[in-house]
Amino acid sequence: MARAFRVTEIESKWQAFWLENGTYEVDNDDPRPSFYALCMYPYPSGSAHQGHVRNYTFGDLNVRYQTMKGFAVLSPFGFDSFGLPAENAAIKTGRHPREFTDERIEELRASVRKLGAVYDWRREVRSHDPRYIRWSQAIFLKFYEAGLVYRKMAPVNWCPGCTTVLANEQVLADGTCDRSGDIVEKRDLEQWFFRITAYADELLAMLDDLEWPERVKTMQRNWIGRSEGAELTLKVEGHDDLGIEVFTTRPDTSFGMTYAVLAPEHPLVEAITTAQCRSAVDALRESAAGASEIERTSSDNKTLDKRGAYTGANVINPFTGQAIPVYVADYVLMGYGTGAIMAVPAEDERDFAFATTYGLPIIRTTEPKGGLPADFEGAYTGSGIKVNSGFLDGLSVPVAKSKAIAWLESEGIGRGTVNYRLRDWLVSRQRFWGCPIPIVYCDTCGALPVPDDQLPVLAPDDVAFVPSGQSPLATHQGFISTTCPHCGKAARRESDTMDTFVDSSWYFLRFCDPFSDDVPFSPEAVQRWMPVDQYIGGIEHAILHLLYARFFTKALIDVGFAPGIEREPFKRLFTQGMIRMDGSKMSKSKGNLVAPTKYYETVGADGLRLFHLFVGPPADDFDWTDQTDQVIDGCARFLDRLWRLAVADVISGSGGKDDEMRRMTHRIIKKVTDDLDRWSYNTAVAGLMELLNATMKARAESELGEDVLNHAVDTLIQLLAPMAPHVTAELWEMRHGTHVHEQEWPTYDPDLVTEDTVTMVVQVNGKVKTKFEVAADISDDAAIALALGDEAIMSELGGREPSRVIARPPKLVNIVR
RNA sequence: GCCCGGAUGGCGGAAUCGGCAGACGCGGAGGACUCAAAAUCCUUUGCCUUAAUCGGCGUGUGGGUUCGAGUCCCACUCCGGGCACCA
Repeated sequence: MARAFRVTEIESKWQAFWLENGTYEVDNDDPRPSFYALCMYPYPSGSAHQGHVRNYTFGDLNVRYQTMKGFAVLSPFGFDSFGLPAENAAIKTGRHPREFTDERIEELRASVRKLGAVYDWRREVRSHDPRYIRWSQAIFLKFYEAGLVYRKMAPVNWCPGCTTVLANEQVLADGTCDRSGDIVEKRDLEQWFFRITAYADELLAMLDDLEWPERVKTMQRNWIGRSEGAELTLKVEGHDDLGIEVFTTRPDTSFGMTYAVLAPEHPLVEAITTAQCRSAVDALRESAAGASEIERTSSDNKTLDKRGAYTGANVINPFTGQAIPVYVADYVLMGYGTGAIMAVPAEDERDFAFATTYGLPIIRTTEPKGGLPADFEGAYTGSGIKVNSGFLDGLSVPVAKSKAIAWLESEGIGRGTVNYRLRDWLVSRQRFWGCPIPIVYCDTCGALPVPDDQLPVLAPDDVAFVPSGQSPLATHQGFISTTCPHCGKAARRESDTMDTFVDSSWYFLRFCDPFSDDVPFSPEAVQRWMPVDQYIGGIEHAILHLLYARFFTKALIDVGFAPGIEREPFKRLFTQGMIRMDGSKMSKSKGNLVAPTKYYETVGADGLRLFHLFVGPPADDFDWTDQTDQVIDGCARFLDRLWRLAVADVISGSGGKDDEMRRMTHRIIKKVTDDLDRWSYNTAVAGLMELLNATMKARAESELGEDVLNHAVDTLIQLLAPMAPHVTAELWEMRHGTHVHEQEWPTYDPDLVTEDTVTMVVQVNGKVKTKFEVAADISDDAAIALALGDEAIMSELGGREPSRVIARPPKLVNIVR
């Protein structure tokens, strides 16, 4: 389409201007009140795609809007530059991941600039920068010192075909390798963990006060998975020294415990299994170990028999004194609770299914009001009154719970406890392109931290990326060989690197002070800017990134790196919708990208940005269709119309519509301001379109005086400035010789935002019969009198008295016949 | 299975506190300008009925509360997402 102005020329002019003048650079001692606006740390995947465009359009709107409202806005940008794609590319092409990554960073940086998004580029942070690595490692060691980091054996995904460790996302749903198709195995390795579970309670409790989407908070709550219950010990018959610790959320059902189950990996299985049962138990343990996690927790579990085996041992149910059998079954997981359960088939669906298959007894201990229906099948998990439960009989479920716990505690058998689904965070990655874990292993002194003055530990450059399936670090003697910092003897370095989620867990703090080299960030700087006032990103980070970053912030405060800042890093979170095409997410791997580049020449960054703002609620997913280009053209058309109006000669008309236009202008200032504050960008744009349409029409009719016309046009330009920054900067400069983004955000006169006359609807039995133009402050009585005096209404009533009249002036009068 | 979110014209969507459903845009129809086209501008556009009005219907389905329901309550259908043997 032919445009009213030279899009590319104007856009590159202003992009250069903002960059060269440092318009959006902000110093830590800026006297204005602060506002920290942040988009999620992007992986540099090359040129920005539509998802980036959407994200940075929202982010940039916030930056420019809050600046116009008088805040010192911290708007930094950086790159989450470690990660698998660069390493895979290296293996494919033989090039060093750094080269590959640096190129992608250049591309992404160039394309966010082309979008007109503005940042304080002096603060740029890159995960693979030695200055950043140094502090990621220092933080790791500080956490180690504080007991928040530890090492233990844990299984990894091992692909025998590639002879390498796989990330979870490289394992397909059917448990095979996404590259070779081999069945992925579990292998145990010594690996490093962050003790995030130490913060489970706080991570859960502090969610309540965050201004985050409920959906995200719910996902985090479920992920943390707090459950209250009891732990108790079941004595093993014939083994006076052995007890099985079990966890239950339903201690009230204990009288219905008819067997117990150990996870296949449970350490006591060995000790209690009898000779006769050994082969069956071993077979089960083997099949459970061979089965991938995916298989074991497969969605088809309803059709799978509960696989288990009797150990030959029995335990005593402490409530009844009865001996009950102990099974091994793969529906019990070693990783949760104690890895062992008391089974109550009457009140737990899984136990019921297992008991039915293995012919175990079922004793009901809970009856709902009115009893269970005679034909009731299965487990009853609802509320009710205890039966068959000795001293708990007649109590409600919650009361019985606390009484059962009290009894366990008084008998010294157990106690009330809390369990979490959340596990500690495994951070070891058997990869090259990540932050090296700064640990040295000495045969005599053990695992030791790398001394602070030797940080950062950097991966060597002279590595060969061959598809051997091993991280080049693990076999690089120059890297691996070192000396023990304690005894000075030969030692070897840890060759694993950290999960890249570590890098993205503290970058927002480094942004506050990326200049310091003696601390990760100065306390004053993070006190100045934290917490992030507006965080913007994709819903795909709802759980992991956001949880890890919350954990890091709390832990960094507690170890003394970030004293005195708020314990929650992200005050407000906005999660934008996905862009989809033909029902699936628009992505490179799907091959359905519509590159933003092609729009820069035609509608420009402004047109594309306006489209992303206008097309629907920012939080909703958007379907890219055949019609989408026409909608984008429509947005460009709006900018053209504004351009023509703003550069045209001012026609000083009659002024007949001055009052109406002035009110509308003020009303739209209020509407756009309110809409921007509540993230309703689509309606804000619609409001601007309304104002433009009305102004053009009144102008064409020569009904506007010069002042009112100019005020309307200037207001349009100002309100649009955060959304379409280039065209508005150009127009404002032409009209005033100054910079629109340095203007104060327009204010409205409260007296002018309400109309002085309003259309009042008169209904009879809820149906609109007539309308009046009335004064906005009309009284109840006057409104009723007006309605009842109307001829059409009188004939509707046919002379009878209405049975009821509801007056809601000035909008409505409803007459009930 | 459990937990969230959603369903409004041909399409994207609006209706912020229970008060004229369909703002704004796309698409469609008609017209102006033009030798013609593009661009631009104007008019029109929920459905049925009608020459037009009048009238009737209408926010996934079925009930309910209310003078009044897209909005609140109950039950359900479908779609999307998260979690998924977590004891």
